[in-house]
Amino acid sequence: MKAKITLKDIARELEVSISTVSKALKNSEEISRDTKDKVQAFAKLYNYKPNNIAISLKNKRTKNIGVVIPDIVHHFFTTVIRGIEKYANARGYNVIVCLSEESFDKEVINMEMLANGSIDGFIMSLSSETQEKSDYNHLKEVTEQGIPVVLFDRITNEVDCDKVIIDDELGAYQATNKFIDQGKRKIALITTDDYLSVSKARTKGYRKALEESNLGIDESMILKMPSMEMDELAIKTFLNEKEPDAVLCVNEIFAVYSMRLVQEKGLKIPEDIAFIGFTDGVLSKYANPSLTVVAQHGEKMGEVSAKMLIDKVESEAEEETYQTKILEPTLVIRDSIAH
Amino acid sequence: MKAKITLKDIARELEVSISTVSKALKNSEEISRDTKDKVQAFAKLYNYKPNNIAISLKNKRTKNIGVVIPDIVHHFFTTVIRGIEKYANARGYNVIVCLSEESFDKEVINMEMLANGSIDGFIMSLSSETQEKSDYNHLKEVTEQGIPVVLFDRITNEVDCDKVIIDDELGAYQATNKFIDQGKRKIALITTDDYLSVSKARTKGYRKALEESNLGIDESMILKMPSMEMDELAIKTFLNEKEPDAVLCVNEIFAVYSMRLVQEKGLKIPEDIAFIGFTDGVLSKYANPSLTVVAQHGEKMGEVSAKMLIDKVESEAEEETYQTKILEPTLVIRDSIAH
DNA sequence: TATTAACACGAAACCGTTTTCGTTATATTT
DNA sequence: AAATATAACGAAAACGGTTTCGTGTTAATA
Repeated sequence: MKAKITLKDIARELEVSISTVSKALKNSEEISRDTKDKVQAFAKLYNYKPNNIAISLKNKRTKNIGVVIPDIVHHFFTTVIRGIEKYANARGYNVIVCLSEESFDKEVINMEMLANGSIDGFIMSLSSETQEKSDYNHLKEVTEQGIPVVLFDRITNEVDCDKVIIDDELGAYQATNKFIDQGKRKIALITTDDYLSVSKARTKGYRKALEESNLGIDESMILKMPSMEMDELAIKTFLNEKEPDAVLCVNEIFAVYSMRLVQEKGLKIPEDIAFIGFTDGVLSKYANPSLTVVAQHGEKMGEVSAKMLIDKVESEAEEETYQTKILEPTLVIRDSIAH
Repeated sequence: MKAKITLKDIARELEVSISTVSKALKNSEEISRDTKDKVQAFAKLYNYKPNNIAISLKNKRTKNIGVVIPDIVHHFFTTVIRGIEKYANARGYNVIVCLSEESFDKEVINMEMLANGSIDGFIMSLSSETQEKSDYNHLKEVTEQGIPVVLFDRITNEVDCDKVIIDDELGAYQATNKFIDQGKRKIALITTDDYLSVSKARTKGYRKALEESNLGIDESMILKMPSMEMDELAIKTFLNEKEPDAVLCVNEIFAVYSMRLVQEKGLKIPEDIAFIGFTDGVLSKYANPSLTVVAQHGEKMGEVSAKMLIDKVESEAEEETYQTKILEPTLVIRDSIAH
């Protein structure tokens, strides 16, 4: 086992000072060609690599970014991470992932852990519990310490920081209009409680489209689930009672499960009943029939978030200006609607 | 913006030395009750938290573990990460995730970046390119430096380190036997090239079951895809030509896609043709019909890997003994086979 | 020849902790 | 009263780098 070599080791071996070694390795003008050659050759031979921790301590920059998300076993978040990771890596940053598991306490603990020097900034999406409680003190504390934060997807207006979202309202609006254009009359919405910022926006878009049409809104055609968890019975009862001819779902699981239910009843998709979901994951692509979805472009979102964060981290200026980037959703047409 | 407070700040304010502050905060016996109270109160008031980086430098322990995996937009890896994250977090560790994207070079670069002090150990699953090249020098270098490594799922025997796998051979063997017991005669296998350790093991289990039966092996019933990527045409041609009455697939996407193909041809699942896949993801659960799979227990795998790694990191002893944990797969019975 | 500039390098501070090893009072023992 | 023990604290080294500011030597200039 050969341990890592340090500047001190090189200095001792070559009988020069540590500062000389450091400068020589940085090709400083101060050091003679001879000495530089000697030091660099030695360093290469013994595969010297500076210790990241020591550099972090000195520079007060870790080149790490903290990502705090509710869940990782979820296609959307997973694509966002990929986007963050790719972009961050290209700029020399590493990504520390922490899961809040939809818990407020875990979110707080994770942030506190990372905020003590481990990272240069946060990229996060709020846990449902946090959105439910509307308690954002942990975020405020962090920003007050001067640590940049970028919020994505599940955001709040109560914290001053950069934000990245997709236009969920527009996505739902377009999807609903698609149904209307295709002559659907009984358009249902399966969503979750409004405290989730995304569900709220999507419901708004759905309402807007219906209001603008001559159909109007039938409140009973909206099923609000208490959480993101599947409640199979609730969906079954709802579909049986309401008999919609089109269903917009705020995620793909609700949609795919619903599709199976109506197929078992002998209904034809999309003739008798059409479906559109949110999140363009594997499920939508390989469902039978394949599911039309409002794509959220998670990877793009991750990239944009990472860029915003790193730009802020590396900008010397202490601007107090924050921006909110709104990405356009796109409708990915598949076999669950007519086309 | 109130910046973080340091020991030095407290010392200056209270007119004591830094050492006294440090000891007081650790409730050292050396320090008088009075001083301790004063220091602790002050620290609490200003919300003092020690700087992780400084502690890491001092202790030569970062409390970070590096996870290097080929892909994150993949249900199995995602569950493994969750398992790692949960366990590691409970023991006070953070998880740095790096994606190799199946590329040898990225795997090497990521490891080198992290190996310079950023992490206490690695948990990783090899990229397909690495397994194809059989070049493990980057792993050997890291272990030689005394950094513990745990390999999971996609492993190699050429590196001395701890390993965690599921018994892929057994899983495939049991699945194939299930088909045989149910009277299936033309049992196909859709897999990938053998350089992927898992595919190799699964193929072995499939062969073993067939050899032990009176069916024997028909090499033409094995479709080897060059990579994990879907080749829709290859699968279509294969199924049309071979007309199997049972298909074992090394992942769920191959299986779900195949199911759709045969359904379009009017075949009944599972009566005419039955399917079993690997990886118990959302796709399997919500497919129509739902897919019977060999569950890989990714989360458990993550937990076990994290435990092995952290135990090694925290053990003072420099044992050179490595173990390989083999987890049992389980067959999750769903509607794609008779039951 | 005295002065100055350029060169090549080292000492030391610093980042924020921890920890060992003094050191100074005061209290206790003989 | 002298010796010793104890309590309470501080100085300084260490972790592994970077960087500022000397400093000594030689070469160029006046």
